[in-house]
Amino acid sequence: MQYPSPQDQRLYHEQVWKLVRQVPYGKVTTYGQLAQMIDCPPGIDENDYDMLGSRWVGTAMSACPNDVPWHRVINSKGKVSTRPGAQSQQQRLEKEGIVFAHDRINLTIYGWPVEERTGAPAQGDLF
DNA sequence: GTTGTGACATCGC
DNA sequence: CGCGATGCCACAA
Repeated sequence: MQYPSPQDQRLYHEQVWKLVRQVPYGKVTTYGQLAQMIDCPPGIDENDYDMLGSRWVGTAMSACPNDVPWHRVINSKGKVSTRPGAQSQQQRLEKEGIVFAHDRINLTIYGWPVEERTGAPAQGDLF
């Protein structure tokens, strides 16, 4: 993907939303995953993007349309975001069949995409 | 135009 | 395992 014009700033957000929309029912993804999946915008070092990309994703989610299943996006800790209404978010996820273990989601099972993920975060003694 | 927040991830202690 | 500090962009007032 390339970024032809400055409007990419908006496109970046749209890309995030697109990816979130692609998340299948009963699956969840993390901000870090999304940040890695999306190519870093022009004029930005991948190094920095790797660190801060997740933030932009969060910023993008702050303005996510209603048709975006934002509740399927969680943080690396396997927990719902610190955003207001997180409680409701967990409820929605459980409603979709996702099981919370100790207020945490087992990304090994519900993680998306299903690709191999080296060093699953926050798994530890979960399983 | 400037200032202040923010729905994150990672490392150190 | 929890808390604090760091990195940076986008957006609203």
